[in-house]
Amino acid sequence: MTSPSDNDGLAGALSLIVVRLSRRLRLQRNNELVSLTQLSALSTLHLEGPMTPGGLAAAERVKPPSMTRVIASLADLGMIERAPHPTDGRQAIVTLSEEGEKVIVNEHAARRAWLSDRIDALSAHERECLRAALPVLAKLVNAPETR
Amino acid sequence: MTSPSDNDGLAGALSLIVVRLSRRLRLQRNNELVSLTQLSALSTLHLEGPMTPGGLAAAERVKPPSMTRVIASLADLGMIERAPHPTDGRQAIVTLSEEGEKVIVNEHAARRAWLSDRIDALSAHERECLRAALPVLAKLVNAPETR
DNA sequence: TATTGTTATACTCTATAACTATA
DNA sequence: TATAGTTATAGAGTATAACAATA
Repeated sequence: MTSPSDNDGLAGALSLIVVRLSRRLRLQRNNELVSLTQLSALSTLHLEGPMTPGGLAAAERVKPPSMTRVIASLADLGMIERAPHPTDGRQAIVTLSEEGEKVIVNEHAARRAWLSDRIDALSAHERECLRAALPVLAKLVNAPETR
Repeated sequence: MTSPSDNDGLAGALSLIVVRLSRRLRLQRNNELVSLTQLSALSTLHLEGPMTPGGLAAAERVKPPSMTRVIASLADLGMIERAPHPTDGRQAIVTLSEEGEKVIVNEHAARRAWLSDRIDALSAHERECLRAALPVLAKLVNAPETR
């Protein structure tokens, strides 16, 4: 009982909202070219440049076998390319293809996306709240395990 | 191109963060008694009282067959009870059991939860940003389809 | 006929364990 | 041996389609 403030309530409410929102977001993407999981990996490659499967798994906070599957599906779609590592035969380098770049750019411009429409409908103040919360949420995502 | 502000970027960033955070939250709960999906359903019952499976599915924004499975798993755990509807033989009434109530209360008090610890580590201002964003996120979750 | 809920089935996402190849 | 990645397998969560019971 070290915290008199309602951080537990905040955590509980946030986690329920996050799980429900992710449910809606995933569903809403069912007609899209790539899933949210795939898009997330593409975005990391776009942001951080070519990297190994292990590095991508770490960045996305999934285990290597999970990333193997995501990479395979994206390679099937022609959105990434795998090249041998220049010095270490065990590793590989995953690179965004031209097609993959296009998808990322289109996503950024996808005004018709479900979430964009909903955000457009918010007040300026509400949008500001979201914007201010983003880096905080990112901090939570990237928090180390420590347990 | 009606919005000169960067709402698309906001939507894209938010959806990636939400998917990654929900990934971590789900994983972090693997040792817990109930999953996030189950907890979410229990919370709705706690908040809104007994309701039909269809009502619960609508509240959770999943399809009825999905809710059938969640309900079955929670009934197996003894956390909910199903009773016949008083006037409509097709429907049923799902009620939180004593055990289910306990779980909800414990969750609220679970200071050791992963997310609570992370939130404790934030600054007061960061927590305020999260708190302010919660109702906005809830609004997004509960936005109607309109498409 | 229309509605409510369940069953049957399938797909996505993720994990752990076991294996292969290279360091 | 240790590390990087893949394959094999399994489980959770969700969906659609088909069905049964009731209105």
